[in-house]
Amino acid sequence: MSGRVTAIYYQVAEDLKEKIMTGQLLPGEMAPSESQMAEAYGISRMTARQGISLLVDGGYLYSVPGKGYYVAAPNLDKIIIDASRDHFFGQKMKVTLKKVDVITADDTLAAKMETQAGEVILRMQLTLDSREGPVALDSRYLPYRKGEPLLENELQYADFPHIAARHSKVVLAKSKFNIGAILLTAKEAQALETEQGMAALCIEQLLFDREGKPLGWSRMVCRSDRYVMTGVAYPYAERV
Amino acid sequence: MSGRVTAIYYQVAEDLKEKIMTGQLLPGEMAPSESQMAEAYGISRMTARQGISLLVDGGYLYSVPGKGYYVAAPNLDKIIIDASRDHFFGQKMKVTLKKVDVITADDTLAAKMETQAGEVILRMQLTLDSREGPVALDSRYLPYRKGEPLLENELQYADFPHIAARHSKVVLAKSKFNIGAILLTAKEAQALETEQGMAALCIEQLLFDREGKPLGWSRMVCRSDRYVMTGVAYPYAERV
DNA sequence: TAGTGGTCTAGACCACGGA
DNA sequence: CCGTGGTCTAGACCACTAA
Repeated sequence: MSGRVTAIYYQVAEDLKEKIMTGQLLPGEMAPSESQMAEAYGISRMTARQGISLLVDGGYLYSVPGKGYYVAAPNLDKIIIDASRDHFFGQKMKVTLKKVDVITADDTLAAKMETQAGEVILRMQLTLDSREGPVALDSRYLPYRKGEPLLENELQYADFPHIAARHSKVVLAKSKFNIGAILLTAKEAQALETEQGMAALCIEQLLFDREGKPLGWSRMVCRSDRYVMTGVAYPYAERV
Repeated sequence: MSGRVTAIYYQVAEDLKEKIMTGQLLPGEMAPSESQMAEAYGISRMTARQGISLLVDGGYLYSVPGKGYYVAAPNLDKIIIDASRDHFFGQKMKVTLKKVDVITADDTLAAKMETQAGEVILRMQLTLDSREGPVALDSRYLPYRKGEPLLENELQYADFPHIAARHSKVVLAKSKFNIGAILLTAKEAQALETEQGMAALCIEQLLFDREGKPLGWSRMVCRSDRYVMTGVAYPYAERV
């Protein structure tokens, strides 16, 4: 792809990043200008700019038009949780579909789904098991559509957002999560093969299409002794 | 800044993004080539490329050198939790420093902090109150350093990562989170003005410097009736 | 007025992919 | 072989900032 082993603009970015990471350039200080970098490396301004842009995109620098580039202050404010199928639980989980039925939304469910009470809702309940046994009880709710059978096969292997998107034939645009702690009810405890009153993580997910219309809701209850959610935070978006 | 109201490359990106979002271009399909876009808009290839790059950075497209650009499949796999001081709890919290002491790490704490048992540790305990009353009990642990007094003032107003970074005089490079559910102990319940056995969210944070050395650990216990953690997931990084 | 970043051009050469 | 994206150049004009 590149005409060299490593592109010049990439080296520019690396060098400047190193200056920032080692404290030679401190947050708030001005970074070298595009022209200065171009001259220093004997390259064109556009190439220098390309390298600097990497650092801007990565959050290391920000630009002030008419003035220059400044070193950004690092922060760890964004916790990122990998909710992809293979990583959410840290291992492959056995998925068992326990029940599928059609219900009418009461006020509580309607509020959760941001829809009207009385709506006809398709409900699926499944359990997720690790080798140790049951870990989570997942209840998923979708607007009921006549003549749209859900493939059980798909339920086992696709995650909820994909199922919801296919069910509603739209593109997912957003998802909101609520993560809380609860005490297991008798029913939940039974399904999870443990005792009522045990602490559990409750992860609710509400899906939206691009018009902001809610598409589906799920509530996953996880045994706290078998699952701890993990996340990471980095000060910069790693691009260099 | 720009010579126009909106830059051409930006319009290129907007138009192409619209084609993707409305389903005129489906995931897996090939997007127009740089040359085609340049010709279609009557602009130079580099300008077309700049627009397309926005979509690549945003995750809408990916490139296959020698072949072209392809439309990426959306996913909601990354949950993002805003942990900035004002937003972690959704409102300003009253911070009260309850206790500061120096302890010796036992095996449990040493494991959590990824250090050696016997290490001398500075421990701070604080409560976070909303208008309703106590919400969270936060215990923070830092390696003890002689002659490094912590300013109580700072404890109230700075978040833990900043305090840890200043304390150790290094740049933070990473933070790991564990989020679980627990039952409140008698002590915790008393501090949070509630009853033992209540469900609570337990948020542990482990900080690292850029060499991967652990810098500090905190454990925050939150009353589940007063706090639910919220997060969002978007299929694309919003750049256009 | 001089310097900065933001945008844009019209070329160029390269490595790679597929026909 | 041609088309693709990846890199790079040597200019240009603009709006903005600060002296």
